[in-house]
Amino acid sequence: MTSNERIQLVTRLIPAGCVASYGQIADLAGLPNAARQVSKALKADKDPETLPWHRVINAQGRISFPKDSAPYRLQMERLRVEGVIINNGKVDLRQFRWQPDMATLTLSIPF
DNA sequence: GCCGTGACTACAT
DNA sequence: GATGTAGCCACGG
Repeated sequence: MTSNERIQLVTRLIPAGCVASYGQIADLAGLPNAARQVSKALKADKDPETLPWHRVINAQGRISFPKDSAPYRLQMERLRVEGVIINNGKVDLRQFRWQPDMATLTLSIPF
């Protein structure tokens, strides 16, 4: 199991209506301080259709695509549909940040 | 094995 | 807030 696969696995665990930061995903995948690798892993995923990449945003609660770009709008739309409120282009992390329990992680992630 | 890259982050202006 | 800067690290060439 490669690092990329673990990142993708963790990402697929994020429930609808929640978001997680790149750094958070990296941590959960056992790769502290590898936030930048997360972006690459998501982009490299073999089956983007089943990957909730839109639930991954940066530590400021903002979408990391250029404002008004196609992927930016798509991500924002998907989050909105799932009930995630976006004010002035940013998500209230205190309200929507994913807080995985230990059971979920230990049962789902092969280390 | 070295080097450039990036959908990042934390901290300082 | 809006920049700038310096770490960060797995991956591909």
